[in-house]
Amino acid sequence: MEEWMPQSSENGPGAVTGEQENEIIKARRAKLETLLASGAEPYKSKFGAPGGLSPSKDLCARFKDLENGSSSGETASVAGRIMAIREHGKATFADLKDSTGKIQLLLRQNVIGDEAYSGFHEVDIGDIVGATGTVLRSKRGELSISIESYELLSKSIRPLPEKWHGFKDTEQRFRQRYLDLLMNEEARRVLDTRSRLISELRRFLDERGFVEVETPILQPLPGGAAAKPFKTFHNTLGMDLYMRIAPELYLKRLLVGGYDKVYELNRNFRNEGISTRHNPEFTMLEAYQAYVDYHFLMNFLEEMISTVVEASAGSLVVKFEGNEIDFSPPWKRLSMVEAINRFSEIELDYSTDEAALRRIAGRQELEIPPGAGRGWIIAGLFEKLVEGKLVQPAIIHSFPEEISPLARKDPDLPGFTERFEVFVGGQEIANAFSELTDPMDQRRRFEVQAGKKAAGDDEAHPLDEDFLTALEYGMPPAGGLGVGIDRLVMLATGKRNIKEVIIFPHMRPSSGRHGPTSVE
RNA sequence: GGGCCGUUAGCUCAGCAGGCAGAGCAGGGGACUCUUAAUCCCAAGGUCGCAGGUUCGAUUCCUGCACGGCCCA
Repeated sequence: MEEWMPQSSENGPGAVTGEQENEIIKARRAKLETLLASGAEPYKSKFGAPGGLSPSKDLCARFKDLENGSSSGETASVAGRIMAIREHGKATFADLKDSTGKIQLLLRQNVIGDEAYSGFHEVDIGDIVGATGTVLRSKRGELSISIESYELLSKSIRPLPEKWHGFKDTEQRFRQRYLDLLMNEEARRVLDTRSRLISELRRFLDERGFVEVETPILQPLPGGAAAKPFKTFHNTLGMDLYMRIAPELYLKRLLVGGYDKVYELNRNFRNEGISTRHNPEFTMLEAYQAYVDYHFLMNFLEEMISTVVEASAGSLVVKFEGNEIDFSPPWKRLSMVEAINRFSEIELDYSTDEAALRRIAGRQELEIPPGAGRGWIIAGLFEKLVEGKLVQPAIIHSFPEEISPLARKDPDLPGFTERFEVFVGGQEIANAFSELTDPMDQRRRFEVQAGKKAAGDDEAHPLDEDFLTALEYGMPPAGGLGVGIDRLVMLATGKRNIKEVIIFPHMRPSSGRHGPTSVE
């Protein structure tokens, strides 16, 4: 274990001794010393509840008809964190929070005896305690356990944030997510929604015969998307490796290998800035099905996304940035060129030539990188003029070939592909296309990308010879899709900052007084 | 990347036209056997994000930096 600890652990969160301690921590350490001196173990290995543990939520449900001021006569054991203590001389109330909710503990001197009663004085807010007693309802109507015995299971030596105003500092909530989860029900709600959404996705796919697979995160060539990778190094092999930016090319190799329906819930890594919409690692779903094309995937995605949103958010209609978004299918479907014509002042058709496009782009103050052609400009105009206006779910299809090096060409629309994306709340949340299975065409596309790379585009797709070899053995026709899970969870929970939906979002090392994550 | 805002006690926040830093909660001592933001009494708690500058004197004014939030690209 030790070898995994960072070098700076001496000054990290664990090293309370090394820090300038405030008064509260000193007082708690003193209590800890008192406990140790009396032979008590302040960090127990388990809680052996005689009849097993009762989750607080279950107790509340079971005894919901118990009358005020009356005892059930039944014994129960609970375990959790003490969140509040109210002393009343020879009686003390405490709130205990477990993973399902809260329940009140009632300690009375005449019930548990003088020694145990005064011993509870050593218990602080934040301590983890196990307790056994009789279930009753207090005169004021609070379901409580009249404690006959209790055990300190884990001593807390840091003060919890304040009970009433709570823990609000956004930065601190992300840096110390465990406190956020403890103090803010909303944090728990968001992350529970995320869990439910992901398990519903799995269920949806599993029910339809998809096989979940795991493909390499460390890749010799970072392909499947246009993005800058993280680079690392394998010591024994003596070679550079990249953290994957997408699993796409590996999943397609599995189609060559005879799988018909595969998916991966994959963490991707992109070496880009951090913002309210970007975390360097983020979660996607990629799924591939043989013998279907992008028309099939449009219906499939409508059904899948509306199903998991409804199951996790509890409704097909969600509130997001002041809008009500309705995920009920069918969704609006437009080609990218149609969308530009519909949502902006400009008029294009599928064959507008590059010179005309450049003039339009110039009027829209769209900066065109060197080497960009018609397709890039059309997509650039779409992003700038249309994307943000697509609040209700919309399918935008027929993407330019130039920006779609892995998608099958649309035989009826030269220069365009059988690719679409789903936009909701002004953001892209899914991308899908009929896969390019022709190895000769794929090689030409890679070569075009290599040209862009040589011209200085460091997000151009690398030429993957091993992938081409796989295609040369023959890949079945297939449709593939990718869904941005973090963004979908943002929509399902109404959060506008991606950090809210990622349990431990990436943060710069803190400076100054902000918390135990500071570095030297 | 640009603009605006924030950073003061463990937490939530006041304050300072430049002169020894304030509250509530949490924590410590005491009273109280049905409270739930319990109540009451007493005492304590600070690198005012960091570094410079102006000044007799800066937490306050100025500049830079760090971290975060919101908006824009």
